Amino acid sequence: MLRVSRLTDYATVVMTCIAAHPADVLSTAQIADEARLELPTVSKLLKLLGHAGLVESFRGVNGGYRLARPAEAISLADIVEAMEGPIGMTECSVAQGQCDRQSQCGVSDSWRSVSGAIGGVLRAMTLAQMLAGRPTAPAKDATQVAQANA
Amino acid sequence: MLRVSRLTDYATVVMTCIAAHPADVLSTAQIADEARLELPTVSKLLKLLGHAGLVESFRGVNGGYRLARPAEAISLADIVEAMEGPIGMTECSVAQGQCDRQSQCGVSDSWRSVSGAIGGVLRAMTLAQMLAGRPTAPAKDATQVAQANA
DNA sequence: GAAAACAGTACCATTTTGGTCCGGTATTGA
DNA sequence: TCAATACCGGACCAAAATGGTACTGTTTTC
Repeated sequence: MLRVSRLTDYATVVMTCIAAHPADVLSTAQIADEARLELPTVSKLLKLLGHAGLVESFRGVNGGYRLARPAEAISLADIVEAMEGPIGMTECSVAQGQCDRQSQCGVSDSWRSVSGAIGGVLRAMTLAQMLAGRPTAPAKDATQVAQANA
Repeated sequence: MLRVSRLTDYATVVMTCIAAHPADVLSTAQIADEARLELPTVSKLLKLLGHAGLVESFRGVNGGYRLARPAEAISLADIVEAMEGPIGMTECSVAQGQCDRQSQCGVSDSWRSVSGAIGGVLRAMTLAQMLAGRPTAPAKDATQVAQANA
């Protein structure tokens, strides 16, 4: 199955938990409890999300995490890229020159195009929409357009 | 990186090779040679593609493989699903009831929506378009729509 | 009936993934 | 000042997935 890693899935859960308390700084323990995930796992996730600049961290007593910017300004693509690196469906969609068949390969352009379209789908879904928890219009529109063109 | 497996990538190369000779039945050896892939690997790919009904196989001397239907009627989604199973970005996008947090999980609907949109992107790209080897309009349109809505 | 070519299955090495733990450092507040 | 809280940065390990290969069987042609 074409899918994101389980940690990426967890990361979206964690991010929505944090987004649900916009005013507070939540400790790893609080987040783990709310997301119903193991504490060390959540700790690892938050570390990566922090490096990507999606959450702010505060050390010391009463420390914890908070969104680095409003939930409307964080997309699913941001979260996926924080966890898995650049979005690209094949090796050669991301790193050029890896594949010695590049010159005569007819499919790399197609894959690059598809990767771009999928990136667009992920950018269209914001954390705020995920928090609202209902199927969102933008992604549905993209589906319909793609299907209409198929 | 969010990506398909290398075998799926190879499968698209193999399929375009076969599609490039619509009138012929090609042996595994011929296809491996043209795709510049190892023969046992190509053999494995063709077996899976055959099970999915994307290629027809012929046994015996002068046997080999041929597209089961025109290249216009085979989508990238068909190939990806043949190699990796149903398209879904998370476990719970495909198999219900796996996750005991389903009831209070706010993100599963969003992931399902995104998975649907990505399926649409993959369905919009046909083997004929990949064979033509140029960036295709439909996928680009989907990107633009998604970005416009973001 | 011999050779060509696909079919099915099993196997193994490598990499990735998921998950855990530990020592270090910054902050707070008594 | 100092102890408690909590994040930081690694390292580490077991389990699963992936990629690749080999072998034996069956079908078809000549």
